[in-house]
Amino acid sequence: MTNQRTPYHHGDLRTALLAEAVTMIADGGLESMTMRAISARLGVSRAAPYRHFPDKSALLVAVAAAGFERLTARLQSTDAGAPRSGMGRFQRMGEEYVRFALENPAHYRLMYGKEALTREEVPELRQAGEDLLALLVGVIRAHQRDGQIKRGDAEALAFVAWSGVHGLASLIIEGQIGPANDVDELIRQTTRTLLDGLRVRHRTGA
Amino acid sequence: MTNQRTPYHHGDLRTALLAEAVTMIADGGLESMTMRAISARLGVSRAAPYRHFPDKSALLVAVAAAGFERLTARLQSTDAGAPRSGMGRFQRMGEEYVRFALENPAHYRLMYGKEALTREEVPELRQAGEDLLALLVGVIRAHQRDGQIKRGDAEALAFVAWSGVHGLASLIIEGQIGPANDVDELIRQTTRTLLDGLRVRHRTGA
DNA sequence: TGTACATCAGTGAACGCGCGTTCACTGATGTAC
DNA sequence: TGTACATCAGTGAACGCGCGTTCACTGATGTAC
Repeated sequence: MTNQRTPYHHGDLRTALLAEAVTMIADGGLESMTMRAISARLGVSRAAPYRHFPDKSALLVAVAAAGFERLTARLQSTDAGAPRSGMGRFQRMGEEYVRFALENPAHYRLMYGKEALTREEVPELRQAGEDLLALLVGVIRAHQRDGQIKRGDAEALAFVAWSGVHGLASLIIEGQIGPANDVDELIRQTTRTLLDGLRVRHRTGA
Repeated sequence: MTNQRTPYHHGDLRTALLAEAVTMIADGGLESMTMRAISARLGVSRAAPYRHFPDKSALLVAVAAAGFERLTARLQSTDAGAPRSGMGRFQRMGEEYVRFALENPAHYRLMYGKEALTREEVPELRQAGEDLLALLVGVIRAHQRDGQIKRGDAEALAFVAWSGVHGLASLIIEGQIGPANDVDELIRQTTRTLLDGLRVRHRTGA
């Protein structure tokens, strides 16, 4: 927000790098985000980014983690605005999840694609993913309490739900679901099917 | 199978390229599959592959399409071996789908990742995807007939099922589901939840 | 309040690398007669 | 069956490119006294 001319010191290059990376990935895909290009776009020398991130991978990891945080925050606020009871919570969150992915396809792809990221353990990224999972688990638990979802390991049930929305999002993003289909209806149908499936009580035996 | 020394002409370089590409991608990931490396591994000059594929992308597209064909064939034979009636068909196929992905993670990733592939319409690849979808639709229809799945647009229901198994497969492949979880149980739970959800009949209204 | 100095965020030029792809060519193959 | 020749699958050397990253450096900032 400091609108100075930034004569030598940029001011907040780290933040600018994160924001610009998101923009570039959204506009031109992951492969368009090169260290040379992002430096040029920010009017800074090629070496400057290395003051803030040890290498390109570290920058991408930070971008991916920020994506998870944005998504989690969005789901949280969606959920906060919904009525506490009733069947809406689960579907609302599921639908919002898919919408986020569809609005930010390249960013979403980066979040889940290990390809471009370091293989090493990256605590920042792992934490961001766990926070998202925790949010899903929380909603599952709430629905278990109000009787809409069957009892059982809430984390496992959360994985099932997550699989459904993530799968739909990525099939659409990757173009497997043709434009002839009514995407909104597909989203509704998927979240509803998941909830219905999670409702059914089975005898415990095989 | 012709075990000649292949003095000048390779014999079947096209087939060898496809097979070697699959091996390399499985062993070292997509980025390890370079035109230089695959030529070297096949003991052929760098220019030789260009007799069979116009560029690298075309080779990758062919590999991806072959992946869809393998997957479809596997699901088909799984289904052929299953009892015609009973609840097993849907789950068997779903579980087999996820297992294929887990056994061939890098290949699976390539099949769904548009990143490395040409943006243009690639009929070969589109067809392979459609064949897979058609197979899923067929099973959905069969289950609609035997009353296990509710009536309605079978293709839309197939997308829902596909989303579930694809989502689970990619969450596991990309490491979002920690190794602490019982993957086999998660697979069973996911396919069962999907079937349960697809069984429930709703009143047609909103 | 002024000054010395450590610290830190920048510069700009260059390094080296691995990549996909092309070029003029040559050896092998198969077919027409 | 033998030969001429078109066709096609290879060779090997090189081109050019864009990339991530490093280096010795310089300008700006903030703090101790």
